[in-house]
Amino acid sequence: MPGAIIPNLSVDCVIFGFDSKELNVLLVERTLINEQDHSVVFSDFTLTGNHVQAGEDPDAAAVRILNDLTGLHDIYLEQFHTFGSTQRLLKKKDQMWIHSLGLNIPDHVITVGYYSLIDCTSVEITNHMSRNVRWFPVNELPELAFDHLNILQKALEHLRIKLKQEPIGFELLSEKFTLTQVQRLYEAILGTTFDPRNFRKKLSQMKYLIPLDEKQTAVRHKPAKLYIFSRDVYERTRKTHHGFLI
Amino acid sequence: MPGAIIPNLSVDCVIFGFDSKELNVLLVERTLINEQDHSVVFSDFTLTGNHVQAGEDPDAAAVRILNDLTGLHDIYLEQFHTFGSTQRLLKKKDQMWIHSLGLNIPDHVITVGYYSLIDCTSVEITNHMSRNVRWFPVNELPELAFDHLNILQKALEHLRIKLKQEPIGFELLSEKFTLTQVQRLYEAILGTTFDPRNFRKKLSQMKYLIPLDEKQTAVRHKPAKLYIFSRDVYERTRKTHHGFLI
DNA sequence: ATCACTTATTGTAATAAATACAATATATGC
DNA sequence: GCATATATTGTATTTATTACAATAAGTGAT
Repeated sequence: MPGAIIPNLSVDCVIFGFDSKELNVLLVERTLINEQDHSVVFSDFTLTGNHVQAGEDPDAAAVRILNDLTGLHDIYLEQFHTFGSTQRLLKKKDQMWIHSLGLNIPDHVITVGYYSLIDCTSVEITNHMSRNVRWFPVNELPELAFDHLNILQKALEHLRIKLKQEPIGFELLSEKFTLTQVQRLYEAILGTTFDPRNFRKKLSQMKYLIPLDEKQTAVRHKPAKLYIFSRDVYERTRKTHHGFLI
Repeated sequence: MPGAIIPNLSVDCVIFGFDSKELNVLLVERTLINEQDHSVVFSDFTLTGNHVQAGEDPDAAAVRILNDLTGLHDIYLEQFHTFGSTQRLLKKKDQMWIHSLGLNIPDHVITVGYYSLIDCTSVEITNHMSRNVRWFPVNELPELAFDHLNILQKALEHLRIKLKQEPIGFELLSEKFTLTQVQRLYEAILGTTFDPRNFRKKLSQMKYLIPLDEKQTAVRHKPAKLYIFSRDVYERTRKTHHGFLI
């Protein structure tokens, strides 16, 4: 049965973005309207997700969802956990929402969680299936639907651990970036601050940060040198998978 | 529909054990017998797995499977990855096996992978549903069914990373253990060797290793001091989740 | 041209952690 | 008592981490 969905299985994506200051997450507004008087019953936000189709790899489903929402290809995507609590869709609001859709969604849906890293500045997100889509700083989240707060928090934990093992942070920056941007990025994700001298000493060990003969423009202060990340150099110089990056 | 299975979703457990020398994994023999002449068509090994029931949390399904096989409760269990390749059950042998069972298993089953850590010496594994069950050293694996080699390798990768972040290794040792056993355990999992002086210097920083007024008995050499792991002390002295243990 | 402003960039001393390396201690079994 | 086997410990060297502040290079205003 090609095209049929697997009713008990879905995929949810936590889309992280960085705007040179804060770590953000992309959320979709969910508003339940009263059929009679057209008043707003409630309004909150969800992650982006969808059911998995029969014969579809969940990895592929996640790619599909991301592409639908952002129009982007080749986004960094990492599966981090599968959520299967029997209670995850049973809160009152969520049941109201599900019933209002008129879809035959089972009470128990297991969802595979992915997170993706994109450069905020490279995408213009507007609307998605006539629903409002917005970036929120991870420290200023709105009310979230279902167990999506739990999913988001777990994604962030995984991202923090992964960031210290592999140089994935550059997925969140544009191709050319400054070392201060790298510092702000690590600070935003890890929720800490670093001394710029010590941080740059550490970065200088990373051969895969290639300095360009180019500087920032259109800034009203000393322009910083621009760098690019070389995956090629990284692959060839990476140490054992035992060490931390930062 | 209580009790019904979700046909496209299963759970597989990678059960790790340690025998004071090597890291082992528990596998179940799979033998296909020719119906006509009762000859063995092929014989290989699988991880332990099962379908998830409707309304059952996959975590609970994994606990159920582990208990069925070992009779143990309170086993350390960690979900590490979900495998959803559309090709994962389609190898010729695996299709023959599935058809021979006469069950209506779909071509595409997504499986949630867990690993568990148990003290080999604490369980007497014999047979399971009249199938042969055996420990294999992770470096001397037999031929594995389905994508179970892939699952096993990924479990080991996750275990290695986790071992360096949290003191989970003690799940693999009996309650009382020697520091040399701890060293052998870390060596076996990480696939490396450590200098005993440096390793013990490191261990001495870990306040949650509590020395007992007790020594090994029945050894024909200098008996080692015995220690226990205190989760309580660990929880109260743990540093930020930023640092590595070893 | 000078100045105020803003962020970029760099060095050094002190402390802590990782590494390399070998001799002595304490059981058992003969 | 002796052979055997593993347990246990210390020191010097190198490397990494931490703490800390002055100078540089652009912009825009005067």
